[in-house]
Amino acid sequence: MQERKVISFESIRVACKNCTLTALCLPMGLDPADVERLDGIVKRSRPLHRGDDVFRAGERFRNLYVVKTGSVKTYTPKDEGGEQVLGFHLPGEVIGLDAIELEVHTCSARVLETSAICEVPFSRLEELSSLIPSLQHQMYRLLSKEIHQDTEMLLLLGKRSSEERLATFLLSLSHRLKKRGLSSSEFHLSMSRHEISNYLGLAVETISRLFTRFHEEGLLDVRRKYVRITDIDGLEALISHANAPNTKRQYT
Amino acid sequence: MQERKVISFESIRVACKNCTLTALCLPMGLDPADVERLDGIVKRSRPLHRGDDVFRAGERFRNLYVVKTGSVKTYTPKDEGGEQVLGFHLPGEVIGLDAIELEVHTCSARVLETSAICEVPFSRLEELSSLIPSLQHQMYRLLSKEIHQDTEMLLLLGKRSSEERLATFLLSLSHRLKKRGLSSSEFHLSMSRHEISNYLGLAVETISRLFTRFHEEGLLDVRRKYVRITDIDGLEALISHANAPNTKRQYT
DNA sequence: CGTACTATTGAGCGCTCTCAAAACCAGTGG
DNA sequence: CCACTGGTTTTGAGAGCGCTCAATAGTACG
Repeated sequence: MQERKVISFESIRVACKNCTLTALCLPMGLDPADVERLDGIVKRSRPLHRGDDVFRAGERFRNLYVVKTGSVKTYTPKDEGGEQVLGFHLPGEVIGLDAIELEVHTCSARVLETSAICEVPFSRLEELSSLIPSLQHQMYRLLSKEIHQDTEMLLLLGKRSSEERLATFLLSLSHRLKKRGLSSSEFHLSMSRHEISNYLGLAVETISRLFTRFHEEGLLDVRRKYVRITDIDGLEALISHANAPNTKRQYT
Repeated sequence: MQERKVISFESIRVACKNCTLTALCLPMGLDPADVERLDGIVKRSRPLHRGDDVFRAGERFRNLYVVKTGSVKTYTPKDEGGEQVLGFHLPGEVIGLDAIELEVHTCSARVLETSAICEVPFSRLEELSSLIPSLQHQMYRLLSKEIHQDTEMLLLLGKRSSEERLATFLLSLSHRLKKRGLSSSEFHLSMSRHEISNYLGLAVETISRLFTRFHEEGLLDVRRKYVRITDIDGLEALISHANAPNTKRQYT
């Protein structure tokens, strides 16, 4: 195992001009001097506006991207003009990891609101990670985390009811916002109902009905894109109740 | 970008005692001498029998595993005794990648038939990949491929009908077997109907009915675990017909 | 203050699930 | 060789969740 100096979150923030990138996507294990080197290959972020594409499916893969501020959706455009939303990405999250293998982007990424996106040339990141074992380790962790998250999502789509899906989605947002020091109970949805429903494998109408129901049950206040979770335990209860292997509900 | 000598599949097979591992999971880009070094850290495979676990959820992560022969399912055991099947793994495929981040296995892996499984100590693989840029590159590709495959699966579970799911599953098996030089039209299912249904997010009865229907439609012969695809184009037609963004069927 | 878009609400339907039972298969022991 | 047993697979009947279709309401923008 490589030895690596574990330093605090804060010390990285101080050490790193481009702090959002390094602090958030590679939270620890990097020597401040190495952080500086990593920072050196990261291109200044350019501000993008709602509807702009970070990259498009089919483009040659050259960079990973890190969301600094704002939010991004990844999606695969379908032939007939529709699309499949693959994920929503908040500040600190990395996109483009699925394109390393084929060196071609297999999905598109579009910003949902004015956002700052960092560009990380992958070939330089690869060179650097060869020189800095702890950076290599962080890269493996990052990729592994993505795999782990995807399998969680598989479970959600394969086995969960519409209610559980939306609750999980909201709690995921809440949790990720909290990690970034933002309010976990009150936030603005940068994506439309349509995009949420597409992501969760449901119909728009189902999402709308669920929001209404959740409100009636006192779980949250929702007005258009504004959401305030009033009973987080109640929401968590919706997704934690044990399910039998093949059945949606336990009839004991 | 690292320079890497691209050598043929066959030359790796010759160079490498443990050829199944290196040839299949890292198909190209490795110098024969480096293949030898990689081979050096791979532990001899031990034969496992139906029902044996390769690793269990909760165990500390130390190794990646490569299926040499046989087949493996990965699954997350649920509290109530049920389980969620995450994937089926054929010879040449690597399992355990999702455990790198937390250094704990988050799923279990169980062999479905007598299988030979290689063990690759991850810390040594990490060290080696630091020394051999092309190995590092292959590792990134491997992890990226896994991410890409997972997102494909997300699409399957989120948007596809039962018919499309089973057709996709069978074609995936067919395709992967073909890549290994085995018959792509005729094979033995090492997993039960129950495991297939669990994996595809459907009920056992649905799978059974679909097998019957596919047979009636002349797409395949199926008897118990034996499957022979008689109309591969017909199967492919089932999954390729364009879907509108929100609808299951196009009503033009 | 229209126009276009997004979100909500209602009614009815269909796919897939659940429940139930029969058929099939492999292994065991009489 | 056959009955017995536990498991898996198949088949049938009915129900429900979430979808489709359709109409209304709310919002942003020129």
